[in-house]
Amino acid sequence: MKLAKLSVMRLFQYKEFLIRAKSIGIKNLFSDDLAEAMGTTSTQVRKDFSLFGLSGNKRAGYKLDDLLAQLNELLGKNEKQRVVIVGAGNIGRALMKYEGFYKDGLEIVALFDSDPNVYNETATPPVLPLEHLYEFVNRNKIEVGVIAVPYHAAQQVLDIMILAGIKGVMNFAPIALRAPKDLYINDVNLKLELESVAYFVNALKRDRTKNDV
Amino acid sequence: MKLAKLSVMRLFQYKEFLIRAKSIGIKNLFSDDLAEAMGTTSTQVRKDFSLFGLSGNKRAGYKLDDLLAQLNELLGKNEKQRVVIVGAGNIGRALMKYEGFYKDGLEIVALFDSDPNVYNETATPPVLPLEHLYEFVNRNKIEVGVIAVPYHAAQQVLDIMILAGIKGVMNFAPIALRAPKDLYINDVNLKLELESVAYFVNALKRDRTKNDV
DNA sequence: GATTATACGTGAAAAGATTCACAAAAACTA
DNA sequence: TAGTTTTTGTGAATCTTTTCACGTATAATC
Ligand SMILES: NC(=O)c1ccc[n+]([C@@H]2O[C@H](COP(=O)([O-])OP(=O)(O)OC[C@H]3O[C@@H](n4cnc5c(N)ncnc54)[C@H](O)[C@@H]3O)[C@@H](O)[C@H]2O)c1
Ligand SMILES: NC(=O)c1ccc[n+]([C@@H]2O[C@H](COP(=O)([O-])OP(=O)(O)OC[C@H]3O[C@@H](n4cnc5c(N)ncnc54)[C@H](O)[C@@H]3O)[C@@H](O)[C@H]2O)c1
Repeated sequence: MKLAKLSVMRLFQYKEFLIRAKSIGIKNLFSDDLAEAMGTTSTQVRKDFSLFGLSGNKRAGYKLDDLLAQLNELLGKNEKQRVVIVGAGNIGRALMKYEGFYKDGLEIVALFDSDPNVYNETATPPVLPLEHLYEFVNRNKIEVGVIAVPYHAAQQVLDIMILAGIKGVMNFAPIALRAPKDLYINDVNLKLELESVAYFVNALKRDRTKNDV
Repeated sequence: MKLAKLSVMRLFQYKEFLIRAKSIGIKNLFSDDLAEAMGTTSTQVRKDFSLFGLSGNKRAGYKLDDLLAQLNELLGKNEKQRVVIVGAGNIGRALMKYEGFYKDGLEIVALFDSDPNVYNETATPPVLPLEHLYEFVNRNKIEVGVIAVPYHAAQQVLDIMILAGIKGVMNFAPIALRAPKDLYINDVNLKLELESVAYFVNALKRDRTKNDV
């Protein structure tokens, strides 16, 4: 199966928009409406749907409930996905406290850290010693993990995760992790994202100045 | 000038790696070394360099100091880039507390929020009332902003930012913002990133099961 | 100094993603 | 019911990014 990463990402966004639209009573919509809301084009929307076999009704567009049902089917979000976070620092805690995950099937079940000062075994989710990571993941058959530790600790954390049975990782540490290729790694480098904004602001400014001359 | 977003992002990463390499005493390296460290290929590295006119020495690779100097020139990181964050919640505070920005020229100069409970005008950086956003940005000629407010507040915050002179935004709110096209927007949707990990884990599992049969 | 081995630099090819262009289905109109 | 309008669905074309393939410069070796 082709992965079509970008299309999948957009499908999740369409779904999110549909849920909002549904909550304000909308029953039917067109690819144009989706495109408008998402900042893309109606062609893109239909192409994404086409790639995954999602269909609507010519001339009448899409019935919101049908489309949402098809998306839920495809994105498999009727089951909960349990997630562990390693690193209960700034990022780890920000994710932990975020309310928006649960309703979309993502449940942070535990955090792990190497610093005893942050342990909190009775909280929900609990913050546990790193030493428990392997056993916890293995016993609870967790498949998705988040790495939110400093870069020099990231590879060792990943190695434990892999041994324990993790199959996909969101990695915040700014380092290229080594892993077998059946592990899915999604690197999220926030400094890079911010730096690139700064870069393009300057690049565009240079451009503009040049054109003015 | 062509933007080549992905290449630019990688250039920042090369630079980060070079800084680390320098700190452990490395003086020369090959495109292979960079590729290895970054999880890419040497061809990709050289192509990126080629696109931006960075060059090394045939047979002898790159002199670290030279390459770093060329990168610094190109990425313009000899000047500080001042940044404001709107929304002093989970994400806003996580960014604020991150130590890694400063040394790469990113300085969080202030946060803004609409909730009086989080104001702290004497901290560094200060957390100020949203009402001060326009004046602060305008007076200090800030060009880069971060949106870390709930999605329903994001557009209104952006509108103020634009009026005040912001030219580039990193946006954490899960919504497509409307903006003139000379504004550079970098959407970072953390839920989406995590959801997609969960999706690909399941998709790959389905694949594997299918192939086993 | 001539030869050889190695790693760069870059056009050309391939792969991947987006946009175009239009046939066809469905709904509306009269 | 026939004709018209609107919007979908999708191959083909285009644009972007990555990978290939190889000529070339240069350090090392003899
Ligand atoms: N906070 C940000 O805005 C930001 C921005 C860019 C990148 N990052 C990256 O994200 C990652 C996390 O950043 P942060 O700001 O949350 O860091 P942090 O220092 O606040 O938290 C890191 C946590 O990891 C724990 N830890 C350290 N070694 C560990 C180990 N071996 N096993 C388990 N836990 C361990 C620490 O005790 C700490 O609680 C870092 O790699 C950082 O470079 C963060
Ligand atoms: N925390 C996460 O892990 C996470 C994950 C995915 C997406 N996000 C998104 O990132 C954004 C921020 O998330 P968060 O968890 O930090 O939220 P949060 O609720 O912790 O913080 C939001 C802050 O924005 C402030 N605020 C609200 N309206 C405002 C306004 N009009 N002007 C200025 N400030 C205002 C609130 O007072 C609060 O301090 C949200 O859009 C959220 O959907 C966060």
